[in-house]
Amino acid sequence: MPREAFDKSKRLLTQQVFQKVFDKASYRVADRHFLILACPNLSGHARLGLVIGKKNIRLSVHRNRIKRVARETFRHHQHSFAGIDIIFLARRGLDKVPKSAFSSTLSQAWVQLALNTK
RNA sequence: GGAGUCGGCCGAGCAGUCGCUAUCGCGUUUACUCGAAUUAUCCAUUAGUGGACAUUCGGGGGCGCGGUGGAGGAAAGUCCGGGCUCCACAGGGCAGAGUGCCAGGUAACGCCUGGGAGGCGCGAGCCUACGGAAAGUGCCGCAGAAAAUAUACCGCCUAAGCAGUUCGCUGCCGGUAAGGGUGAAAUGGUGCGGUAAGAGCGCACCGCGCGGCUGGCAACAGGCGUGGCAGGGUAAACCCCACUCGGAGCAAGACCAAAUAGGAACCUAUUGGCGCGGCCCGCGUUGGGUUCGGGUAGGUCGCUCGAGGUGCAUGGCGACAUGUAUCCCAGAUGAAUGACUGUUCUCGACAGAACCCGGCUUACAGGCCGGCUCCUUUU
Repeated sequence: MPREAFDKSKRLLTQQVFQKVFDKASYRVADRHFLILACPNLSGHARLGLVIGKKNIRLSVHRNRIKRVARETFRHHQHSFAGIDIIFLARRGLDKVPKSAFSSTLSQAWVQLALNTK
């Protein structure tokens, strides 16, 4: 079983990389409360970036909770992806979804994305 | 036991597995990087050395394993006050903003403590923007006669003066503000005297103003004398008085610094390249190297040991101060502090550090401890 670590090499770190994914998003998975964009990279593994605006999710406690769920589910699914850069965007109302429901729908979304990018 | 009031504290616990981040230790990585030493070999040499490679050691970085730490009482709102940093600054004034009973605490405050005054509560206690209305200006809806120069709606009176008279009184001229009514507020209140009726007109007490005295650092309180009484409210209306205040903020600010473009200095080429041209001459244009400064991406620092926490002692009614012992308690940066499983209970609220402190304000499931007050019951 491969390790499910999630250190800085698995994250998007700079403005330029974010902009590249926004410009050349070749895959997308949408839900009522969130949107996932992705494009291929050369690193051989998947990398995740999170965009959770204060405008859409007002309280910082809720923003932190969404980030943690997103990172945790990504961590468990990361080995099903090819080398892609992924951006997760939160939409308005995501803070109203219960944590367990959000976690399961997001897991399904990761499976969907993995099938699309194979 | 019930009701209330004040102050302090807590903000689910335990176990296992998988993660993130910081730090410490050990190991590992020389095709990650820097520095030092060594001698063998090779290259260059202006004969001083310089460079390459190898070995050893040390520092940083990466990776692995293990240990340890890892959100709050409000981390929040950003409403005040300071530290820190950069900029500005001879001194003084104006403008602007803020504060506003007194004393103390503090780095400072609009905060805190103690005291005073006024108001609320049976009480413990609580509340108060609480300087000046006799510097000037403005405003005061509705109601009411009248809202500030005072005035007279309903009333009360008929002593004096005039007129009439049926000799009972009536009218005029007047007096008055006690009573009624309006209002948040109407020229001080109660009582007695006084009077035609009344009125600080006179007196007593209270209130108010002024001047000593006593107590208190002071705010203020008490008491004495004195004046018949000045004079509505509003200063979170302008204003006056006293005191305080330079500006911007960690995206502050400091340092390192790739690529690309441009700049400066020096060296070098001018027998070079490109254009005009058939070619030469000629003319125009241009290069290469080294160094330097500015500076972008990016990175490092600032960054957490501090007006610090806890215990004890001393001083103080207290806020707090001083001394001493002891502890190290997040430091991220696309931004960590979490997830899953099991289990227990009272079934878990408001809510997430971003340079750091001191306050205030606002949000909050539930729980614990202590002081005091009132009511009730029992012995």
